[in-house]
Amino acid sequence: MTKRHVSLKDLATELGVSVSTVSRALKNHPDISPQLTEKIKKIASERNYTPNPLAMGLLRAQTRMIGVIIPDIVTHFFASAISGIESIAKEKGYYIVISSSSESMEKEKESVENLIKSRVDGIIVCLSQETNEYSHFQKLIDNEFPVVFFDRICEELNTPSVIVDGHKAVKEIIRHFKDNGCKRIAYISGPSHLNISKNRKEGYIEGLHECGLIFQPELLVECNLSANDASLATKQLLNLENKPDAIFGINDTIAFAAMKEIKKYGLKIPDDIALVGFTDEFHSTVVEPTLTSVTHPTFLMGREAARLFFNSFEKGPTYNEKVTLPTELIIRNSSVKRKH
Amino acid sequence: MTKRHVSLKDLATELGVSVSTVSRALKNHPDISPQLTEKIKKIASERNYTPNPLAMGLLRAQTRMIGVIIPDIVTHFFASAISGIESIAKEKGYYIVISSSSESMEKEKESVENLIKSRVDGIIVCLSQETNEYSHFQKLIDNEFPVVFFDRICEELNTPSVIVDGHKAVKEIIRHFKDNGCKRIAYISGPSHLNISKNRKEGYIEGLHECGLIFQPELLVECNLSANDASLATKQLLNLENKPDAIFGINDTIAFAAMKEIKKYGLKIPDDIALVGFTDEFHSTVVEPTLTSVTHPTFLMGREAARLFFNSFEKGPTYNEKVTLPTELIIRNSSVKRKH
DNA sequence: TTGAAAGCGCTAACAG
DNA sequence: CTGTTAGCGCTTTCAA
Repeated sequence: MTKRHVSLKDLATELGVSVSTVSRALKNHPDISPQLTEKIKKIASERNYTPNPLAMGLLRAQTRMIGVIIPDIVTHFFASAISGIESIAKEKGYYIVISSSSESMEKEKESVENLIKSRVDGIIVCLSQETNEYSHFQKLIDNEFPVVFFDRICEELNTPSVIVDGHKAVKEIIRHFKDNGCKRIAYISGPSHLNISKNRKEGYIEGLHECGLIFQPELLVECNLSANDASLATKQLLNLENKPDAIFGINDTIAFAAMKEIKKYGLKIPDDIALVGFTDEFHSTVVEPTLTSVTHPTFLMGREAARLFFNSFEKGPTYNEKVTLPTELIIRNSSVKRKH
Repeated sequence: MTKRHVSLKDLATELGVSVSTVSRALKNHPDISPQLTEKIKKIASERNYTPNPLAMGLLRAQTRMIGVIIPDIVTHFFASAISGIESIAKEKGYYIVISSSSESMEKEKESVENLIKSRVDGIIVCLSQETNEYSHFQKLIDNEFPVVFFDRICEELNTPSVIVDGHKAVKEIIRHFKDNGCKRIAYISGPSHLNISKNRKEGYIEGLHECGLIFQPELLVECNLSANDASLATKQLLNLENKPDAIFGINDTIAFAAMKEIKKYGLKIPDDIALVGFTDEFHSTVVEPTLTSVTHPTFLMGREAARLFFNSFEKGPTYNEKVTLPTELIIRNSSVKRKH
């Protein structure tokens, strides 16, 4: 491309005025005569002038770009959150730059570094499942660099965050299982250092308690959030002498994997084993039986995260709002037993 | 954040040398004495110096950012393609900026404009399903601005592109249906102006012909690629006096929707109606029956698109490689009739 | 009412 | 071997 963009200088020489005059005219500076302003604006639009963001960025020391670090982009939940972030970034005239951590803490650290190198104005992050050490974020926060967490957050860090009320959601699930006659309710959790695992586990235990059920350690298994590992975890549960009659997966991916495994064992869902997931992806309604799940307001979560981000710009480094979004249990066929 | 990044100037004053000396030392210019170079590098790394990409961008008139325009980000196929693009962009030290068209031509045009405004070095795009007019890309190509298409491409435009061999893939599907005793094979297509619709339709008609079946216009229905519209299209087929005994959906989303609808009608898959999709999303193996589908090398497609993009940098505006990727039919339960 | 000049961070001639 | 200067595109004092 020969001469890609026209600059103020181009316009200035064409009009025989100075660059500063053009600059001023374009932003309606009162000092410039209305006629000149008019004339300048006219040819600016004719020549498709658009300000060079690089130059502006240099000047203002900001890029109007937000770094977004997520475990991966192909999982519906993350994609949807990104979509939410993008929607409000767009309104504000910001761009987002996405960087996947691939669920690896090492790559997450790299992402942070690269994003900083590219001078993003701040970052919005959902932690990798491996992340159990937060110095790479602590450093930024200490430097008053805007950091917002969503979903998988670090609770100790003094920075805005958005989460979902997993505690309450799981209690609802347990109640629902109980209402359907389940007595041995298993929970396939994620890595125990993750806040989502912790919250949901608390909800699990408290829920059992409230339903007069006792917590059986062998019914709480952990997996690394991959479908494969979830299958293993499910097998472990199904090989129990005293099998569970209900399984709750920490997300829908886990629940889908569990579903496959249960079918492989020749057990019936929901009659032999009731099943509930979390996140409510589109496919919950396609699988057989349709999957009962907790709706996770994914898009909204992204929007909230972005909102907090822009707030932290305005309100400064002391700003530290924590948002908790509600969930809703959507009951489908996988958890409603016909006889009990 | 007080003083976010150190500059060459900072280092220069600290060391009592000039900026250019620092600049040169950092890139191992032979003119600078080894000792000085060593010393400069040492404190540069101590101070965490990283070059300011804005300044570099201004100078070189390039941002090292690639604009990526996709219909949406939550569909697995697009997310996966982005992932592929990102993987090779990263290798080259480029960032990608994603912009969704939401399947709207209007928004696609906006995306192009915004991306150009933000001075990306080129764009990689998968057309919105509405796009039937290409002036917004033509303009860029005329200006020798790098544009690469993937999957949903404009065949007339003289620019690199990556597609999948839909023609061949569909012929394989028809053959497979035939082998399973199907005689009335329906095809739920997308908007007819899309290249993917056209290719697959050709494959459909040719495939029927090769199998000694005749093309029945009522068995070819179009939908707008949404699950909703696909349900409608399916209904239309199921309401036919002479129902189809096989349905092929242009992608898995369509196939899933068709599956729901067929079940609702109380028909059995595959025995009453065999079903095949396209793209092979993860959930193909979770639905019941498991969905026969064509694997679409989504990640690879993104990588190829990115590769072509960088090629077009090196080889200049005449470069116009067209890549066609192979597919593979993965046979599962939705298409294998037990009796025929 | 308009222009000149400096500076954001960096590189690349051009001088010494 | 190292420093000076100009310039990428823009805004913003300071002068006129």
